[in-house]
Amino acid sequence: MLTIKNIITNKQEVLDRLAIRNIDATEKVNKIIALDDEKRKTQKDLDDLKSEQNTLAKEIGMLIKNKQNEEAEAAKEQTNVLKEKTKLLTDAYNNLESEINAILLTIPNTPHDSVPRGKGAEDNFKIREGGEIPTFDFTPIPHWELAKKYDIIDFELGVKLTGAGFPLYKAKGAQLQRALINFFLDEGDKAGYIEMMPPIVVNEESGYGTGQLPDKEGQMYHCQIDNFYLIPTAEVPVTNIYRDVILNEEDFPIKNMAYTPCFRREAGSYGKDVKGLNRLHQFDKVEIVQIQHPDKSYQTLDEMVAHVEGLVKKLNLPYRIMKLCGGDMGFTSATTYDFEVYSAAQGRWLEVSSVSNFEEFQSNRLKLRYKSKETKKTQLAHTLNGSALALPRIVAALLENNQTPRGILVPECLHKFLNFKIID
RNA sequence: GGAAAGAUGGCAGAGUGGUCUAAUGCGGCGGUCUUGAAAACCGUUGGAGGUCAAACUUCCGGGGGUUCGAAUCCCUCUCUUUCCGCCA
Repeated sequence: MLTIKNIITNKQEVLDRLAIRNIDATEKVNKIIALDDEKRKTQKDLDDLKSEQNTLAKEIGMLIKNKQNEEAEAAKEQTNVLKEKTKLLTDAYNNLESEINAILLTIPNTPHDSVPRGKGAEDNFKIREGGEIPTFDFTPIPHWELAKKYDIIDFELGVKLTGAGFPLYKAKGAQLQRALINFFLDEGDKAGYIEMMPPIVVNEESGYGTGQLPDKEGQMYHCQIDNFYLIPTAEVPVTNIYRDVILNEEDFPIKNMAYTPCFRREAGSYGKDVKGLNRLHQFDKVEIVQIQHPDKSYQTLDEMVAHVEGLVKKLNLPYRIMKLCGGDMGFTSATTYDFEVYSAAQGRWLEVSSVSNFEEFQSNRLKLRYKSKETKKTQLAHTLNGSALALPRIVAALLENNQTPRGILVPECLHKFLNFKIID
C-alpha cells in the first residue's frame, strides 16, 4: 500500500498518478490526510497522558518505599482518572488508525510517469515484437488436440483425479515440462539469480505481505484446518523471505528465483480462456524476484524484461511485449510489461509473463527496508518480479507452432535436457 | 498424537513486580596510539511514532488480563527444542 508520508508530502502527484488508472482519489486522499492529522493529535495527547502516568507510578513507588502509605493511596486515586482518559484516547486512536488503513487498502499503487493512460487491454502499448508467426500448408491443430493425438497431456484423467484445470502430463509431455523448468532455471542461474525451493504452502502473514490477502482471498486454495494457503505464484514465498527485514545498501540487488507449482482457483473464468492449457488451476512457473535500491529499480526492470525476452527468443516463439496501460495494470504494480506469445492454431496471443516494478508498494506492507548510507535512516526498498516463465501457455504455443505432419519439433534450446527432438 | 522445557536487543546470555530508557560478553561503528595494520584502551550501538531539533510515547514471540506500576504474575494463541509414539 501507499505510505501516508507519500500521500501527504506529494498529494498532487499521487492524485495525478492515480488518474492514469482513471481513478479520482481526491476524496479518499483528503480523508486520509484529515484522519492522519487527527491521529497525530490524539497520539500527542495520549503520549502526554502516558507520560504523566509513568511519572505518577514512579512517585508511588517512592512513597511506598518511604512508607508514606497515605500519600501513596491518594496518588493511586489520581491515576484512576488518567486511566479512564487513556482508555478513551486509546480507543479513538485505534479507530482512527484502522479507518486510515481501511481506506489505504483500497488505493492502488501509483503508476509510473511513463505508463500510458487507457481503459483496458486494447490501450496497452506495444513496445517490441519478435520471432515469426509460422505458416502452414495444412490447417494447424489446437494444442489440446495435439496433446491427445500424441498422448502427452491427459485432461480427462486430470478431471478424474482432481477436476477441470488439473491436467496430467504423460511421457514426452511430462519430460517436456521438466526440460522447460530446467531450461528456465539454467538461464536464470546464468543471469545471476539464486535458485530457491520454497514451501508452496504459506501462512496468513505471507499472504498479507505480498498483498494476496485480503483482496484476493477467494483466488487462493485455503487449507482451513491449518489456515495455510497454496501459493498462486512463487512471488509469495520468495518475496516474503524479506518480510520485516532491514537490508544494507551493499545487499542490493537481491536476485532470487524459484520454480514452483502455482495454484489458482480462477473463480469466474469460462469459455475459450479455459480451454486446454490456456488457464489452469495448477501450473508450473519459474519466477524471478529482485529487491533493489529505489534509484535503480527501473534499470532493473529493463534488465528483467531483457531476460524474459531472451527466453522467448531462444524458444523461437513469436512474441510481443506490451506495456500495460493504467486501466489494465494490477493493483499493486507501478509499471508492468506483459509478454505474449502467438499460438498459431488458436490464432491468439497468450500472456506468458508479467514483469512488474512494485516500487515501495509491497515493501510498505512487508516492512522491507534498507539502511540508507546517506541519510542513515531506514527506507523502503523496491520489489520487482516477473515470470520467467509460466509453462502451460508456452507449451500450448510450442505444440501449435511447431507441429508438422511428422510430429512436433522441440526447440533446440531444450535438446540438451531431452533424449528426443520430436514428439511423435 | 502424548509429555516436558523454552521464546529477551545483530548474536550469545542475565534479569522473576518499582531508576529495566534491559546487566555482561561477542560483533558493528567512531576515536586514541601506529608509517600502516593488529593488540590495547576510550566512546558509541536497534525498530516504530513524534519534533526544526528535543522532550515524550511505544516495542522483551502474538493477543488479552491483574496492578498505581509488568520482561517479570495470570489467561490464551503461535512457534522452537528435547523425549516418547507413528512414519516417507
